[in-house]
Amino acid sequence: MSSIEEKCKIKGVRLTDQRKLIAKIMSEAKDHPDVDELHRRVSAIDKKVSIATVYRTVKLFEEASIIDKHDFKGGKARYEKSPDEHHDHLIDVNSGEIIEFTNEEIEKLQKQVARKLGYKLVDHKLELYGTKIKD
Amino acid sequence: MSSIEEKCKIKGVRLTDQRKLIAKIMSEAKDHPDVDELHRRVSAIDKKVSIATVYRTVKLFEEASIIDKHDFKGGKARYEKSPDEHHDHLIDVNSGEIIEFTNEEIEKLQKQVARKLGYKLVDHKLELYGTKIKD
DNA sequence: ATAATTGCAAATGCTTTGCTTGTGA
DNA sequence: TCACAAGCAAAGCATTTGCAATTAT
Repeated sequence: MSSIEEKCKIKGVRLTDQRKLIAKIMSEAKDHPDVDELHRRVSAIDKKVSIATVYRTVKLFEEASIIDKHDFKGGKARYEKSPDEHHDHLIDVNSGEIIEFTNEEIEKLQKQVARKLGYKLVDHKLELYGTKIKD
Repeated sequence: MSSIEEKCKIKGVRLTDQRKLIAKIMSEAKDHPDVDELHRRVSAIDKKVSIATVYRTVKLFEEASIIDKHDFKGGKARYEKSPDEHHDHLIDVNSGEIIEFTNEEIEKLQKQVARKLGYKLVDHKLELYGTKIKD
């Protein structure tokens, strides 16, 4: 059983064949697929799953905090399974490749900035866009 | 003449009545209007300006680095005139209000993170989402 | 003069939804 | 059993675009 499927059980999300399949594929994904790509991977195993179901399922998983949605530049939403520890993203503007990173210092400073402005931080988005340095 | 209109002159952007009007409204805006809101403000002065022209113009201004586009949560793009000094945004998740802030420390750390990963930072996005702390 | 710009409406691309049929607990 | 989910096609929403008419330089 995939890790996402387990989370569904815990959260009382009803499991259908389609959802199990999407859960499995998202659990195993090492990248950040958009809905089209996800549907492509799903279809490779079960052609009958409609893209509407993929849309409904990623939304469901996202609302249950089982997967995370990202709106990187490019128009289409991309997803990844919710990580155990938070991380941010650096996007290679040439290749589209996404590198994950964490930086405690920045996290801390964000909270400080928010507090100083009179706010409690409930969410944040940090995306770095860069070009590879040739060595 | 509005500050955006001046930049257009400098960059050789052809100035039409519509563009002058949009330039003026964006120059004076103290918030981050979306295209609909911008069109509403433009229409209050000249009803004949179409929303297609507003779309074309914000795109043109953005590509000329005269205004900045933001994709905050909510689906529609929002714009502000390019500031002299860079800043980031904190969005009040309850009211939608946007507070601008700068933090040199965070900026520096971002560059460091990118470099450490083998990248040159060409752009970045930092958005904080928070709730007001009652005092 | 003439290449660029506008307005309009139609087209686009991603995402959501109504409805009927199918199905998990 | 039966409330919920899936499939399909149609609808929605923000944004873009083709084309004929208009305009800035």
